[in-house]
Amino acid sequence: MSQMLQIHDQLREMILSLDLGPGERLTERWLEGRFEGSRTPIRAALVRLEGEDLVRRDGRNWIVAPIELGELAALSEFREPLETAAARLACARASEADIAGIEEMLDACQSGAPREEWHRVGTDFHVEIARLSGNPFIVKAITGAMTQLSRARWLEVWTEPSRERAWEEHRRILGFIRNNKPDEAAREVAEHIRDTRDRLLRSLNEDRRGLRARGFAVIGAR
Amino acid sequence: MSQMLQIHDQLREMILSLDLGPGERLTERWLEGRFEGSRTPIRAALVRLEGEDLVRRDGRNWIVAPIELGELAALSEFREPLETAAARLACARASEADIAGIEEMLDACQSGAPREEWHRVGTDFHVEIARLSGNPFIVKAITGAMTQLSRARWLEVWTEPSRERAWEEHRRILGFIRNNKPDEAAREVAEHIRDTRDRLLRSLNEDRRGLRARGFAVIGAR
DNA sequence: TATCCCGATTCGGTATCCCAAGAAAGGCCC
DNA sequence: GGGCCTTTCTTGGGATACCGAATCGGGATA
Repeated sequence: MSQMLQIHDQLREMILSLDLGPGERLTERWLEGRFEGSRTPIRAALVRLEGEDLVRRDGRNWIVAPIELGELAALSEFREPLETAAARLACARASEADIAGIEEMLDACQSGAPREEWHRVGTDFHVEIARLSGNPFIVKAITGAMTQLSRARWLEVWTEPSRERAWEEHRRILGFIRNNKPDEAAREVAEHIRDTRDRLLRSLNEDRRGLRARGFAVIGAR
Repeated sequence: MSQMLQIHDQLREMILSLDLGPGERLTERWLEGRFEGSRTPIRAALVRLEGEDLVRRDGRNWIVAPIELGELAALSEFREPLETAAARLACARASEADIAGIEEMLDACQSGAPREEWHRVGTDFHVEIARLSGNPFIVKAITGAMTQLSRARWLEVWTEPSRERAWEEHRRILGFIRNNKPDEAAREVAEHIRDTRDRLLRSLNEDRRGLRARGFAVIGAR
């Protein structure tokens, strides 16, 4: 694999894992040392990440994209029509094998699983549902939206009951798709997205002080 | 403005205007001569355009993104839930001034207007409706979708009645938004998107032979 | 004549160099 | 001592040189 893709993936991972703080400045020369590559592939990776909205320009500088709390509501508003449509299409198009695969993914993430697992599966579930729609544009849009959401979800304080609640909702959605109930699936998806948004926003607002203390330029950081 | 952005914009324009054929190969060295810049800004522009799906890799080579006829239906399927949601939100959030601005845009494009005008306004209308939703993610998604659609729309044979038909639909949509009728607006948007898709696909299928003759690798070009 | 092999050429990938603009630091003047 | 100006240094933007891989052609051979 080309160096540029390696750097892109690694840098992406560092950003999504909050290894690099939101709003943090990146200099091409620092990255040069960090990844032991020249500026050429690094610049390409940065331009690429800019297209994914994970990195942004601040004047002539590069910064890690800040997390804007206000965007979280907009993101949910964006996902709702798309994912309900995806669920409806999934009812018509998904095979039992596809559905079983997703169920397996949920099963593999039991309550004892590490935080990373829950985080990953909780994201992938929505992407996989989108995939069942068979529409590549929906898949891409949902993938992007979940990526944007990803870092904020690390900051969320997951209680055991809220996790269980979310997983139940996932299973219910999958059940409606399996039994070919588009209206119910769509309703359930919409509710789930709203619930998730509320849980997330409530958690972040309660913990706002804590976030600041941890050095996150959470609000309108430049 | 930086050279990279200039090159990006020019190349983008050349692609969208079909000045560069879908599927056509691009070499960095040719672009170097064409734009009188070194490979550095050119590579950055290409990576950027790749993110917009206007340029693609074919092995180690760069090619102008081909037009896949099959994607047009998927694109409409993608737009429908998003734009209906946008229309609903617009009912709640749009100011009369916003709406008047869009109406003015439609008015400025009379039947005598050049083809480019119809093309541009017909695209911008949908983006502007999305903007009324106040949701930046919806705006971005619709902008991208209309960009993807843009080249195929050049290939469409627009008859005078079909143009008028589309414009009437636009006005009806705007009217429902103005009068705060979300359900009617949403229904009208959905119908309009489907109608437009049908018109486009019918026109392209009839003209398929002609497209090939004009050198477009329209179907699954590599 | 068809095929295979080898060399020349072309291409993207990477490293490096130069430049101008901007920020920071230091010194100078008031 | 504080504010302003100058100098210096850092940074991103662009140009260029070099490399290895892939491709294209031509010539030799069966």
